[in-house]
Amino acid sequence: MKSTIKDVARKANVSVATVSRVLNNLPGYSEDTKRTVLRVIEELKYQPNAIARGLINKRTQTIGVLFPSVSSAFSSEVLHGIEHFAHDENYSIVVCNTAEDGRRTMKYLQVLREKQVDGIIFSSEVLKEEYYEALKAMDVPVVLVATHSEYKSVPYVKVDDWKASYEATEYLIHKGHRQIAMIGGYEGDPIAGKPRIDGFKQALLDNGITLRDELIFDGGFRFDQATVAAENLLSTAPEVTAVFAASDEMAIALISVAAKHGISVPEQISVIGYDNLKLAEMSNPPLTTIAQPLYKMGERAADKLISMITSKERVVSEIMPHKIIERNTVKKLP
Amino acid sequence: MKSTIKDVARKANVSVATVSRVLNNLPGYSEDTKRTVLRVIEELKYQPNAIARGLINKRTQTIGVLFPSVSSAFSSEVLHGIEHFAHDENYSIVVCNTAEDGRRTMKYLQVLREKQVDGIIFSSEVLKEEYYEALKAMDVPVVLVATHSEYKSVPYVKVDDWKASYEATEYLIHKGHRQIAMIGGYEGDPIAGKPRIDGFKQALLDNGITLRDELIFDGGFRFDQATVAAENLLSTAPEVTAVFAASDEMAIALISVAAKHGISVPEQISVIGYDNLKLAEMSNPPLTTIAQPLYKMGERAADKLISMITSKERVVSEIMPHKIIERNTVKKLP
DNA sequence: CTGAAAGCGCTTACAG
DNA sequence: CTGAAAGCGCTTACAG
Repeated sequence: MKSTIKDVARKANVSVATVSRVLNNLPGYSEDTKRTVLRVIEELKYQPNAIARGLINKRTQTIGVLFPSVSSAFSSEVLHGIEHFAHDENYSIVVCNTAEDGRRTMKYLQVLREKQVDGIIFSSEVLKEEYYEALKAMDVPVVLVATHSEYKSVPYVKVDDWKASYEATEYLIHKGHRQIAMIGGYEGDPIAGKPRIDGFKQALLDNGITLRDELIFDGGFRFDQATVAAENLLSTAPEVTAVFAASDEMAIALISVAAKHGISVPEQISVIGYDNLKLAEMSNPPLTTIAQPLYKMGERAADKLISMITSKERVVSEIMPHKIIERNTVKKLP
Repeated sequence: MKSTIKDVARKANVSVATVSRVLNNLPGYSEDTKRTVLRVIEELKYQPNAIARGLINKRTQTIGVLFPSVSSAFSSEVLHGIEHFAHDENYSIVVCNTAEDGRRTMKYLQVLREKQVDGIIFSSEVLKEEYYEALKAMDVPVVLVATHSEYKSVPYVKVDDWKASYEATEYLIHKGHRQIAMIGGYEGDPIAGKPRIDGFKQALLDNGITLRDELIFDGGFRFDQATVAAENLLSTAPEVTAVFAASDEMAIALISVAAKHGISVPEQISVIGYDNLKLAEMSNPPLTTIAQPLYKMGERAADKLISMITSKERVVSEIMPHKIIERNTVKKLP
């Protein structure tokens, strides 16, 4: 049988109130009683019950984190950052895989509410109104990571997607490329879709390159779907010398498809990715890409959330710095 | 203010006991009172407090999962399987990153105990005696995944590493290779190190190939360290025509290093990996590898754990099937 | 410096 | 079919 605070109180000949005080480092006991209480705790191998504590404190020291796909390299990197920061601050993480499914998300939100989490981090997906309403009803702090929203009360931490894409595109242009295609996301996606496409377009325009809409392919971000986009690209636009892929997986899909057709990267076609997952350096050839500081973003999100929890203060959103990591998939044209 | 069971009792003109009964689908009320209670619950948007429930039921419906590295592709795949199964059974997952650090692991074990998790899944690492003792003291079910232990009371779910390595090696031999090297783990690692090396050796012996210890390299499983092992291999043993890498990352490191030296895979050197991470199919060329059913392993581990929690029965360990996935990194020698 | 008591939000015998 | 009461393991005024 696990011992409770009563057991140690009895054995130490004090009241549970006193035990509670030494446990929580509150004032109100002599050095002597502290010593005996501590000794008894040791003898009984007593550990406080966080559930009982949570019930009364209205704090569970746990935060819920929602990802569209926990097993993606992207999510796991963010998760790692969150976990690391949170653990140091004595918070635990419960992970939720929404599978980008509304019902599943709502179910998880309900579970998190019932379990009285102290706060929630919502990652990579658009915060639908339905979710927002549920979150508001829960009345806990929320922070967004790798996404944003129109709800001003919800802070986010993310990269400037428009700008990052603009720079990726200019990088290609400065390397002498003029025939540039893009493998992006769905244009209706307001997070990782539209802004990146818009940044791409603007960079082209600002550099006097005619925009050709047929050179923008929807690759759905993941490898499989991007593979068909890449096939398409290569067969319909052989004049293209460089492509900007809005995710590393899509960039790698392009490389794979090119290899299959005997087209070599970067000699015959250049490509720059987006994310800088571990994948990128393991790629063959190693992938030049736009780095998002995913781990750091997770840490910052956890930091913000925890300060909202503890101080009830409003917190400001944060744009994280991106940067270009030059590896071997972009060739300088003469 | 969030409403409690008292609020709904009051508004519905019944006792909290009755509300609790309808909430839990217990017998003991008329259809009529059920209807009004349900209506009031709806009106008040009442949601039960799982913490209060947990305190009295001694069940939190949450399970702790410990990984050496949550952000690895390996762990996240297992995690996904666990999460999926657990969610369907109304359990939440709290993730813990041990970072292969004893102190951190012990700290997490303590947190999980205080938070009264119903069970624990321990992944990929050796279950040190210290951990085992802590777990025993917690008195909750434990299951191991992608690892095993000498403690008979702790069931595991894993692949047969010895056999899988044996088969990987024979696969290479049957393709006509005789000069075969291995990039493995640390021989002192009883989980993923020694068994795989032993399987490799035995396959060589059984096929009349002289064992050369200098052809077994320690690649530490991850890309970076494997890169130096691969450099070593290529420079000290140019006669090698095929290598068995005990993880996909190490196989890909070999491919990358080979490419850097202008050695083409599989034309000049063949390689077979281990794990079948998503990486493997994205590799260039696509990696032939031994597949571990990681997602499934996560599911099975969660399944076993939950049945231990609910039935208190002993559960048996399970060896999961591995299989060879043929892609394009192994060449048949004439 | 210390303890008795109330209470967090539930569930579960027990009694009717 | 229904309710009053005890209790889960803690914390926190309050009183001394």
